[in-house]
Amino acid sequence: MLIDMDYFFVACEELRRPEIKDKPTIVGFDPKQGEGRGVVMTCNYLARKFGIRSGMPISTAYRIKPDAVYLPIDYDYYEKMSREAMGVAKRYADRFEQVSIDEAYIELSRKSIDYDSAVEYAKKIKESINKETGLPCTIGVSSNKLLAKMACEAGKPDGIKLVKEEEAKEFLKGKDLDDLYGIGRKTKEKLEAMGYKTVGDLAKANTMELMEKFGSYGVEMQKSANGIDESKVEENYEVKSIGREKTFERDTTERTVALAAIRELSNEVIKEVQKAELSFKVVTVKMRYADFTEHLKSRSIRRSDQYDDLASTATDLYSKYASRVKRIRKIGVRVSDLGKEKGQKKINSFV
DNA sequence: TCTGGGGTCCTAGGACCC
DNA sequence: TCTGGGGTCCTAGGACCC
Repeated sequence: MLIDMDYFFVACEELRRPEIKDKPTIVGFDPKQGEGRGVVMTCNYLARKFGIRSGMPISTAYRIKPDAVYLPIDYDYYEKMSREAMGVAKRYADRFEQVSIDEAYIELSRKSIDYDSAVEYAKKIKESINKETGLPCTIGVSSNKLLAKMACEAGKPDGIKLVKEEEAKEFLKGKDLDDLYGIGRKTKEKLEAMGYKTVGDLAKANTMELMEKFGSYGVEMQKSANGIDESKVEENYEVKSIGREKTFERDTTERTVALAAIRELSNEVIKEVQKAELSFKVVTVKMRYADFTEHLKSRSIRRSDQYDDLASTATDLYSKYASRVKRIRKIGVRVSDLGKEKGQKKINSFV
């Protein structure tokens, strides 16, 4: 099953501000009278009636509906609600994998012996989550993760949707290519250029041709289009990288502004690293310029968990590689190659 | 429409080692 | 003097997801 919380951030806000329940509401970045540079994180279904969507520029949303309720993002609160909801789901699961703040896969291969009993479980889980947290969710039920995910999309909002393995091809056939998990804008464009329009077309496509164009990914894609997915519900997830990034209110060429941002971002990253009792080896600085081109610069260093190592490496990467003339829109700092070991404390000193 | 911030996975070339 | 095959690590970038 895939459990997906419905319009999660706004649903959380409705719990503590019941007065917004009957108003179009958007959680996202500050619209600043239409000048804001962020996007919509989530909106409720009343806002969706006006065409507002997650990921849409907040300025566009503001133009469509300036009198909607605009709320700032309160991650700490959503994380707390997420823990409560996921805690309920976990109680029912043989295996449990959280994939984002508002989504989790659960496997019930031992508890549930057939589709009927799986749907009964889904009802219980949905009711328990709603009773214990007050939050709505949708559950997709099927024979693998991919189909559970696709079923869940079809079941939204506030639903339970079963897709049996034998129904998969029929269920997927008419869907748009980018409805398929793993296919985004670019791949859709390439597939369309090859003459494929729907998931059903992809399912029947010439495998060799897909191989030539996309490599092994092409074969995976076609398996997905046929409802085949062998991936497991992974219980023990470890973070691979930790980063922070920030978009300036105005694009800048000022070195001092950029370096101040790098120190601030480094500080936030280090706090996360130390909280998780991790260390890092690789530092990456990301720059997005005003024309939206992006450049990454990374460097491996001696394993560390210290602010000075991060800030000095990030500063150096910026100083060496950032353009002096192009205006910078966004800067990011990320650490990866994470480990549990602490940084070395100069053990090889010659006495 | 004018575009955030958090991530993951994959590919590919070059340096280097044996 | 001109050269193979196996491997690891490092770096850069692209595509995708929520």
